Amino acid sequence: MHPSDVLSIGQLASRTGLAVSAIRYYETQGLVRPTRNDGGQRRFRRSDIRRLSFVRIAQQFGFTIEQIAEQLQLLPESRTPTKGDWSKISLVFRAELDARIETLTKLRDNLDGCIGCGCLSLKKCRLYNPDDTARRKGSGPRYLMGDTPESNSS
Amino acid sequence: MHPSDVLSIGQLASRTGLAVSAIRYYETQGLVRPTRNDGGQRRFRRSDIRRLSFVRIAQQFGFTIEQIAEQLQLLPESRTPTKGDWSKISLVFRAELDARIETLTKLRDNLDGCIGCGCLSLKKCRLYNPDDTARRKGSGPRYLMGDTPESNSS
DNA sequence: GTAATTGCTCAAGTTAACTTGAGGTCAAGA
DNA sequence: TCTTGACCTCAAGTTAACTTGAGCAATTAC
Repeated sequence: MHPSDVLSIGQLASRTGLAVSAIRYYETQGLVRPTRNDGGQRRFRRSDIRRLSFVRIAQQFGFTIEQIAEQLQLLPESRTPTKGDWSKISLVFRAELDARIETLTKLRDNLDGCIGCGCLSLKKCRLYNPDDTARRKGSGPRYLMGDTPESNSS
Repeated sequence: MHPSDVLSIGQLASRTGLAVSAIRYYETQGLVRPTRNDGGQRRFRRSDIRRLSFVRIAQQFGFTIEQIAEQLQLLPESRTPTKGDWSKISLVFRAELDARIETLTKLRDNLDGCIGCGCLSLKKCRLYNPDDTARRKGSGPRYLMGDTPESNSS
């Protein structure tokens, strides 16, 4: 076989389940930094499979490419990441995740108090924009549950 | 004051915290169906405040406009929704939510087994695309954790 | 009654995360 | 060697969920 310590973009694609075009895009975003061979074609390291798998998982959780890129900064560029490197980064990741799940759960429980219970007393609702679920920045409104204390509708 | 059983788009905007342009957009998506006055301006019902508040909350949870629209179909168009109407719809909503939280939690725990534990044995990982977190349809790859059984890297 | 505010429509712009296409190059096998 | 198939670049298209702007009409406030 070929020097199996490097992968072509097509091989990496089939190993990760990503589209070739997606991997090229990720390169522009700094998620991977392949080298080039003499013909100018990309050559990836085996450890890039893991890198991109991490990207896939993080996306499942609603992280943006930018956030994922930040996390990946924690991995060493020069050498192949070790167990310890991955453990460190996944701790950060896991903490974020826990926070996210907790927020989601809290929101759900609050919702029960607002609409779920049937009382519909929106005035009691204190669900103010937690702003940490997967929302775009720069868009979307500021508060939740429009009823303000002064208004007494039904 | 004015006939306070109807609201202009601006009033609705300040009551919900949404931008006027967002409300107009929601109308095009069928989330609200205001009437028009003689001058052609939109007139909303008070109950639309609640409708849009629901939209806001559902978005926080990562539901798409389309999914939210489906939920809102369950509300009666002709009359003002009652407690019972809202309770019914929020039950559906809540079930979806619970499922979502559960998936998220499972994913997290699985992740611990894959990367979090430090063993990095991706071959053992069975995190296959659950596809029910907030992903776009029509994009994104098919599987997770590229390592297939036949490959024995690291 | 008139100015300032609010509203209206419609087209085009925005962001994220990619995909698609055009036009051309590289590599591997028969 | 020659022919596929895999790659390359760069520009433009795509989707969701809105926003912005232009140009104009209706309301409201004084």
